[in-house]
Amino acid sequence: MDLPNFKKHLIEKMGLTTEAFVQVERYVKVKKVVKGEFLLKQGKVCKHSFFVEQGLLRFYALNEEGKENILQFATEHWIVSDRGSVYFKEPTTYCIDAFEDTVVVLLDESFIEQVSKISPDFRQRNERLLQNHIRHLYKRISLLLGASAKSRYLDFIKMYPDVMLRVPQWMIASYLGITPESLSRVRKTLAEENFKIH
Amino acid sequence: MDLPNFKKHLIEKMGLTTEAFVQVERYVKVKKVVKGEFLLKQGKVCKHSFFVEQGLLRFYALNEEGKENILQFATEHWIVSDRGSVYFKEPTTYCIDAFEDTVVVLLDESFIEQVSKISPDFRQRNERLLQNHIRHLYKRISLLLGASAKSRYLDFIKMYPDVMLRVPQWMIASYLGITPESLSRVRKTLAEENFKIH
DNA sequence: GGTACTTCTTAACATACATCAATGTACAGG
DNA sequence: CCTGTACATTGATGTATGTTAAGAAGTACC
Repeated sequence: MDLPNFKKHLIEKMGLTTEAFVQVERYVKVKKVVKGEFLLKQGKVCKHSFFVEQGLLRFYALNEEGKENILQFATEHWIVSDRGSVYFKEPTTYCIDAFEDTVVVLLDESFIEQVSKISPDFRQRNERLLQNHIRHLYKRISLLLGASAKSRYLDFIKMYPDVMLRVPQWMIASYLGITPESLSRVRKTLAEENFKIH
Repeated sequence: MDLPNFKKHLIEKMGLTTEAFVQVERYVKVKKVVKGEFLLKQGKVCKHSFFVEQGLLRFYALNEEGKENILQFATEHWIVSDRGSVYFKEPTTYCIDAFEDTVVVLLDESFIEQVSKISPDFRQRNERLLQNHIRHLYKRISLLLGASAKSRYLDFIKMYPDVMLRVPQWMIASYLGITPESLSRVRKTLAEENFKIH
């Protein structure tokens, strides 16, 4: 099983040498999931972080009425997980499933530990990734607190143009916290505005 | 300057020995801010994380119309920062100011590094804190995506009863992403419901 | 090629929440 | 004591978004 994206991530982004990567590659497990298959269901304890080698996952919560709220899409190079569940061994309240046939690399709880032994500054780089992740989450919260559906949508397509092309509109609506019908209206007004400008 | 809360945090939560704490205490700087004073303004690069020894800070974004959206309150034992700005040396888009006269411990970028040298498993514990923080942020996002103002308010007073008693209602409204008027009405309906039950 | 299924759009109507404006209440400073 | 200021409440009205329902367009399968 070839893992070009995982390799690229560890070498270019996390500073591993090629030799270090070979060691890591021997250590990790790979899993294939087909479209619709679950990697995590609410109530289970999350055992891994999932690095997306190829494909597209979604990470979502179910509210009281069973409606899905998409917290995160994950395409190639993304890592997704309920880290709290992994670290604290608590049942998760989230679900992760595949929206495309997907290949994931399974990173267990001791992954960071293990790689740090091989590549000393891995831990620090990982910490940076976490900080960056937190920053993104704050940005998302501030948009949810203070921006209209329209500007949240514009932000989304700017941030995740690839995702926009790969998932249906109703999933984007779920990510934005609105209904598919509302998103359809938002898109209509945007189209009309552009028409007027040109 | 005595720092009982900082001491408690590092020893009980982060596993430092008393001797290790003494070393750390020598290393950090302490700052006092009066009510209304800023620790961070948008456009500046954030240089520190702020541990709240005593007092109450708020961390907020300003949207296009200049409306404040409170991302986080920080009371005793909390750490608040635009970590992204610290790590990537980018100007922040957030503000932090004091809502009470506050004593903060300034933690600079190398703080984790330094303490890790003194106390070996500090890094790992810190990572756990970050994971936990991320989990809280996801929970907040899922509430903003899928829960009504009323249930977000109920969640807030359950999670942060201390904050509720120390800040005005309009700030809680800002944290919840609604107007003060709406929060007032939410409270009214809650009061009426309780009246009916008993 | 027809049938079923999913997605997107549109329209009519409903509702949660925002906005604007007025009033009430507490409290601080002169 | 009066007065100003900050905060909370309330009411009337507006608006963004939700709900329900129908139809259109695309695609998958028999």
